[in-house]
Amino acid sequence: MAFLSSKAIYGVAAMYAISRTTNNKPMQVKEIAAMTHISHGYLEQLLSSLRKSNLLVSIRGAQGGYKLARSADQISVLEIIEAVEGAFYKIDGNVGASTILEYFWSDIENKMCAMFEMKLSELYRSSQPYFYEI
Amino acid sequence: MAFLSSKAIYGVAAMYAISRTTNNKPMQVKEIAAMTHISHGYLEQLLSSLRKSNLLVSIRGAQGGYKLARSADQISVLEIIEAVEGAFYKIDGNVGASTILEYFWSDIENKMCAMFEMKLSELYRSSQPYFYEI
DNA sequence: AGTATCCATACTGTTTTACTATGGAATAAA
DNA sequence: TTTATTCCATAGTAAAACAGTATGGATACT
Repeated sequence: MAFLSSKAIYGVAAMYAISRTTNNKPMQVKEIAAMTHISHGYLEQLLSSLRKSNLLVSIRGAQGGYKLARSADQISVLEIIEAVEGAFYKIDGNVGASTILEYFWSDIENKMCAMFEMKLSELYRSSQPYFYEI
Repeated sequence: MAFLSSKAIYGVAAMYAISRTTNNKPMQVKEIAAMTHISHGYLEQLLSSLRKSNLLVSIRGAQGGYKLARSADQISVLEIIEAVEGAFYKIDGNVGASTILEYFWSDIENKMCAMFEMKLSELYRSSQPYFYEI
């Protein structure tokens, strides 16, 4: 059981790739696909979702492509995942009418959110152990 | 998108219910179903998985039921989830051949494991905010 | 023997996943 | 102005997972 689908992984990988472009030309789908090894057609759908969620802007036509809609320090991993997978984990812990379990799941939920609130610009720092304490 | 299926929620709810029995008689499926409002037939499957993972023992025949296979302080939420959902999140963060993302996902994975390493016996304490720091 | 309980397997309708396919719309370059 | 390039939108699809339901069998207590 994979707790995150490849959509989430792909989405973050694509956004990360775009965020690391040095020239400020828009990045093309085929470039991103080549870098990330995501299928071109599938990637298009994900990028489309990311654009509709206002995380990317697109330029059509020759020399077109995608750019971040905001700077990388204003885009969180959570936003990316939610953009491609739909609204995130609302755990229905209300099973057995147990307040204790409700608290537990709600706490898990908060911790999860905290983990994914890391910004795109901070990703490269995650190689430093325990950088992003929650 | 729910990050945990109802199977996981159900599994934990069932195990928690069993762990809170005061008399030391085995707890019957119908009792657990009544407490948790999980469908009887479906619950049987989940309990069966939990038994096969050696988290529960069963007693057949009249007055039979289920008991914990070990004491509640030796059973983690992670084990329960893995028993009903299959081996947990091995995130394939190896997309785009980016070491940075690999580190990120691996870190997320560790944090997730830490969150779910809480023992069944400790669950009731989760109502105390920030009890189980990771 | 009869009843209560767990056990095993199979079936089912719906949704999600991870794509592929097709063609259209916009824009830049020739 | 044509053509090539790029994104855009929609639909289709095979396989798996989800959340059950259904049926009957095995075991053990009374």
